Amino acid sequence: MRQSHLYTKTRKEAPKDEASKNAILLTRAGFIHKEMAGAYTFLPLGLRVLRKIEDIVRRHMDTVGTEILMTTLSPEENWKNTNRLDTVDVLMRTGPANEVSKQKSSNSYIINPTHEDMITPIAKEYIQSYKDLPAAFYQIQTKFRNEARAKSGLLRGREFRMKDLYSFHKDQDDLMRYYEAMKPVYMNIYRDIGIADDTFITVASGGDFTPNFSHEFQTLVDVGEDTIYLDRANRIAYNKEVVNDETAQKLGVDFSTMEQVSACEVGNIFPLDTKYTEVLDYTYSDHDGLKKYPYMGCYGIGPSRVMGVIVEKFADEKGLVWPAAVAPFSVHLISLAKEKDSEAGKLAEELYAKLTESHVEVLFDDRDESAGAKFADSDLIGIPMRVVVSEKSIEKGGVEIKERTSDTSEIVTVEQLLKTYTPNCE
RNA sequence: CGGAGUGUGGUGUAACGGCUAACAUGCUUGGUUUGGGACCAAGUGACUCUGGGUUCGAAUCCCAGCACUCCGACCA
Repeated sequence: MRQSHLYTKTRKEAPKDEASKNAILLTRAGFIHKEMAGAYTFLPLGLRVLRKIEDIVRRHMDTVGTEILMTTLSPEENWKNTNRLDTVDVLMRTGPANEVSKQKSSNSYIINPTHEDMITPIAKEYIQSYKDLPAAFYQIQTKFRNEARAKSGLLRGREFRMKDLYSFHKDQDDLMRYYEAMKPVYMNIYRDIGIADDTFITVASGGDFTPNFSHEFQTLVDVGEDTIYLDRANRIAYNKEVVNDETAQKLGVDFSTMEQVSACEVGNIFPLDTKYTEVLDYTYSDHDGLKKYPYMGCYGIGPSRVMGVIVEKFADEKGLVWPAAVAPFSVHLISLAKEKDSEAGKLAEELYAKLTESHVEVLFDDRDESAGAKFADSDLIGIPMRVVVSEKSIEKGGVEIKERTSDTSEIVTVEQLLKTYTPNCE
């Protein structure tokens, strides 16, 4: 993509209405645009990163479930049926008709914060036999929660992206087998994204969901909202909310030997058991002909929050630093040619064409800006590899390459560059 | 939801209760420049968040509301 077609601009100054590192840098670099507290538009660069993250999540979820897309709106009835209409205090709903809306209808609809209340009736309609179990559905979409205090940029929004998967099982054993199998699947996602080293499976309270423990995936980061007790050697952690004598005894662990660290929750899994299937009177016919309640689990990951966590973890004083797997582009090609039809100008165009043809994701800075401005923007945007084409680089024998995280650059020939990025060609 | 703070051109800031609301940046035009956010010149752009009040006079003081930020509570 040509940088002139991004339409966004970088800024030198931090926005005055943001304080968190992720929001400041993503705004300065033109990845996101704030609409209100906790709600951001994803601009071209930001959307590319979000998609990369969601594609990784999708690839792994496809191995354990089937993708669907549920509605953003739901009737209040679904929430009445699960007795959650008055108990979930983050529920958002559309208003009745008013001066702005000329419609006569006084209906209001729930704007879904999560989808247990939606998926369970769907499963009830289609999954009625033990032969259909287990079953697992997932989706990636925007969720809405009326957070009392949205904060920290992408880390806690009123509107945010979420992957939610729901599984149904014939009994608790099958649920727990699936539940346990989900842990390595999640860790593989964090590995592919590039944050696995600092991400720990964390024992947490199941909240109102379950009398059992649930598990969170917590990534170490200073601005994290959670405090976890970390057993680094065994790569397991305990959310502070469950750290007490009772838990210590129950799990046979000694919290006093663990380090306390700040972390951000990048995923969670809950064994729901029959909480929702019972209240919705959802049964299946078992082998023995008896009607039984399916056991449920739910499993979440917030791609937009993960994006914020990545920024918090890797950004440096010059700007964003993206792990290769989620970077908006692989290569930032910068032309310092004085004239478009100069030798350097032509070479830059040629490289852009060849790399793009070979499906290398290239952001081509074809703007008429000074070298300093282009370098500063490149550092701010944080693409893993910078390739500079100029009269000077040609004089030295080719193009200059520099990794975003490196302080030094080197000159490689055009052939070497193409060989690196298009190994299949020639 | 409790507490604290902040609202001024697109962006970031300044302005004692008193002159035509200033500076930087951005944007436009012309010229010069070209390896770490270049320079010169001329332009463009703000009912100072909203509504009340105090005052001869309010961006500035007071009240209310709204928005945003931070701390806490909350976080299926």
